[in-house]
Parts: sequence; C-alpha cells; structure tokens
Amino acid sequence: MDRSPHLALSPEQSAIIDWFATNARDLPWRAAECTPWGVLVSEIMLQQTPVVRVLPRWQEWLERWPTPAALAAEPSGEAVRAWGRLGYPRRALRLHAAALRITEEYDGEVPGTVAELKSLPGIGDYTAAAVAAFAFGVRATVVDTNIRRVEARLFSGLALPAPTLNAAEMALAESLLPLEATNSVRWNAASMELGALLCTARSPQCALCPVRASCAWIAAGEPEPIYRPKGQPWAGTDRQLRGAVMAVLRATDSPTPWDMFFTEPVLIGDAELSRSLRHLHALESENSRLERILQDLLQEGLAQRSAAGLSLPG
DNA sequence: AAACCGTGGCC
DNA sequence: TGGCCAAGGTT
Repeated sequence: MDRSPHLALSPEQSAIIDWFATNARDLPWRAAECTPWGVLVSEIMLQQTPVVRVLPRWQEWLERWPTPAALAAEPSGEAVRAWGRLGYPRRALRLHAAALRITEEYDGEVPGTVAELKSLPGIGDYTAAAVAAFAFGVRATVVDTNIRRVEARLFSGLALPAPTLNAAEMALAESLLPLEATNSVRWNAASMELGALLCTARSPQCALCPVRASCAWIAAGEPEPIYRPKGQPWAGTDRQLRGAVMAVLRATDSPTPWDMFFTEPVLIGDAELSRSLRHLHALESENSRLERILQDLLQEGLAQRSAAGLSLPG
C-alpha cells in the first residue's frame, strides 16, 4: 500500500504480470530449487531452440553435470556429444569453456552480474541479462525475440520487430523495465512468456491476450509486416555438411578414419546419417569443400584429429 | 552490418 | 511442400 507513484506498474504491465502468474509454463529451470548453473544451461540451450526440444537434454545435463566444475572436469567433446541434436554445437563447446572459466576464476560459482556473465564465452547481451535476472533477481533489461515482438505490437503498433535489434527498441525496453528489482524480473519473465504462448510470430491468439484492449497493433488494424524475413538456405550448404559430419562424430567413441569422409560408403552411425553424408559427398565433384569443413571443425575445437582419424575432443 | 552457425516441427 | 520459426552469439 501507499507506494511511491514512480514505482507503480502501468496497467498493461500489471495485466501481463497477472496473466503470467496463472498461465506460466511449469518449466524446471523456473523451479525455486534450480541453481544459477541450471538457469545458465537452460538459457544457452534455448538459444534459437524450442523449449520442447531442450527439456530432455537439460534434464540429462543437470543430472550428469550438476555444477560447472563437474562439466569442466570432462573433455569438451563429452559436452558436444551430450548436446545431441540440439543444433549449433558450438554452444556446447562454449558452455564447456564457460564452465572452465567459472571453475577457475569464480571458484565454481556462476557470477551474478551482467558484466561478469557477458565476459564468458557464448554469453551475449540477452543471456547475460536473463541469467542475472532469473537466477539472481537482478534488475536487468532482458530483450529476446519474444519481448521484442510483444513490445513492437503492444507499444509500437508493428506486426514484427525490426530485422535486427536497434537502439530504439533497446531504449523502449529500458524505459519499460520496472524500477523495483522483483517487479523487473516478473516483467521480463511475463512479457517473454506472453510472446512465447500468445503473442506468437504467426497466428497470435489475441482473443486470449490480457492486453488486447490496449494493443497498438490491434488498434492499427493488425497491419502486415513491413519487411519479408530472410530465409536461411539449407540444402547443399556448409551448415548441412557440418551437421552431417558432426552427427557422424557424435555417433561413435572411436576416431573416424579421415578417408572415410571422402570415400563411399560411409557406414558410421545410423542409416539415415550415412545416406545424408553420401548424398552430400556425391554432390561434390571436388573434395575441397569437405576438406575445408573438416579443417574448420578442427580449428574451432569441435573435432580433433589423430593418427586414427577424426573424433570429438577427448 | 550482414552473414554465418543446426535442427526439426508446423501450417 | 517448403518457407518460416525457435529464450542468440560471434565475426
């Protein structure tokens, strides 16, 4: 009662936070007993990856490596292998590197400030703010794709946020962040969840939205997006080839003979992967591209070479 | 700044 | 069916 006026939430913010209180998903990294390490692992896994795909991997990781020190004690290749098919395996490598830094420089405790978190590999603006807010209760401006979309529609009347995060969006997000820490965390989590569950990129469920009456996008007549998102090609790309090679390396503990990547048939892993790699190889009149890909993977530390062939670092 | 980096599900 | 999308980071 009787709070200072400048600490008050706007009606829209109160409505979204109230909606979150009864509609939030029961995700394990939101549990009270979840450690900062658990939050950090979840945030890395969730980068560009749907929740449903993350859930089983996150459970496995936290059981196997309940602390940063536990992960740091194993070779990075184990992290990459346990990453499974989450995609962007560099995330696993960087998370392992972050665990090493946390173990050595922070006595095994995940740091709790945005600046410290951002200095760790694989942690950028979003993840640093998210871990600080959700694991430590820090007032930090969390801006992810969901929050950007919610704020673009609700306050800017746009169908979608800009192609890349810009200064105006950041300023808007900062101006909206509640001053009091607990409320700021609630706002971050609630606006993100609204974007994930109702205010979705396609077919938003406005009928269920707690702030539909004050939504600038609805008021404007739900205009179409101003731009056309750039699609990312896949078939025949380096990414597809890298993915196929990584799948082969993940599937076995023993090094894959180097020549096996250039000769047919590739009989490692399951049949689907074998077909995939053979197909890609057949498309190449030269092997220079595959050679380059393998060198890239070696240089990045996603793979290591030995006399016996190529394998995950171990 | 724009391109690159995996994967799979959905309409 | 295939383009779009998913709690981004790095160069």
